[in-house]
Amino acid sequence: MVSNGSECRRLVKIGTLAQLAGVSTDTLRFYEKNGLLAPCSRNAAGYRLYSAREVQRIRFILSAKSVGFTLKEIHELLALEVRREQASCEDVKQLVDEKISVVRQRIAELQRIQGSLQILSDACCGGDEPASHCTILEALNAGPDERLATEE
Amino acid sequence: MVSNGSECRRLVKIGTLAQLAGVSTDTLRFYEKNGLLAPCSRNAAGYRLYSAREVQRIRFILSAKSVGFTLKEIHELLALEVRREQASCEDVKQLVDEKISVVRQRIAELQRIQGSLQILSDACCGGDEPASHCTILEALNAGPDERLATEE
DNA sequence: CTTGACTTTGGAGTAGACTCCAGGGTTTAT
DNA sequence: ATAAACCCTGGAGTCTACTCCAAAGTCAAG
Ligand SMILES: [Zn+2]
Ligand SMILES: [Zn+2]
Ligand SMILES: [Zn+2]
Ligand SMILES: [Zn+2]
Repeated sequence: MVSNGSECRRLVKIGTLAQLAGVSTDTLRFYEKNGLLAPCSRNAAGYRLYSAREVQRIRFILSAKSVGFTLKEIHELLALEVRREQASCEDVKQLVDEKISVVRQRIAELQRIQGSLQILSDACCGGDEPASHCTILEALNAGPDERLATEE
Repeated sequence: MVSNGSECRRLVKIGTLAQLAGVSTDTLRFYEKNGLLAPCSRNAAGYRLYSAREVQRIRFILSAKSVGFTLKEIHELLALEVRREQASCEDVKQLVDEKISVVRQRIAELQRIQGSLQILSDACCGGDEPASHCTILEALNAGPDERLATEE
């Protein structure tokens, strides 16, 4: 299935695509195994050959990765991208908005953690003497709930 | 090695400790395998027996977990807790402060991601019509660098 | 023609924090 | 005494996104 006649004129091998994209050949094969990026064709020896279309595609993948999408999510995005005509902006935007909400939650959780750690740090003298009296150790010993309760 | 005579009077089995701590027995065995929490002794049948000391210890572990420490880090914290006299507040506080800085970095990265996603979302009409013109798909197709460059 | 760089496959290993399972033995309540 | 509920061990499986490997075939330069 060499298919799209005009698309597959300037074909590159996996090493070249890897260099173009700034990833390893292993990564490209891994993406292929996961249905993200298939070569346009193979040569007689079985070498993978990629066309401009695939160069474009890996750019899309890496772009989506850089804004925090998982490979699974990128799979969905690619599905929409491929059949753009049948999909709607609504569909696309929904994926982005769901991701935003997950990211927000993770930020909130990390901020909570940061706050707790800061309270611990601030309460500790950080001095050279034995830690027998250390407020951090005491707070941790108090347990997760008591810690919050006795925070103030 | 049943050791500490007075410490091991009221002993509980693993299921009880699990309930007290709100974790599974599997988790307790996992923590033991990782050197975080060993039973005080075993009964004739080989059942794990835990004393108040271990109840305290799992409270410490869960407390540390709740403020974002990994099990590996908790291992270090426990080492300090156990030999409190030889350790200093400085040692303890350093672990907390290192963690704070890691958490800060992760928050920053997530905020960057959130910002990028928000830009994508805001630019998309989110409508019902075909996504052939969708700005999100276009932006992702532009690649990670171009996206940033043409953001404004 | 030879050497070295490149490519193929399948499969294993990594980190983190568990979870689940099989195939046993034990305890407890009735 | 018997069933339910508990406990033991060792090991495998989960999820993510790769990375590394060996053994073998292929291509390009000199
Ligand atoms: Zn101090
Ligand atoms: Zn201190
Ligand atoms: Zn639109
Ligand atoms: Zn759109």
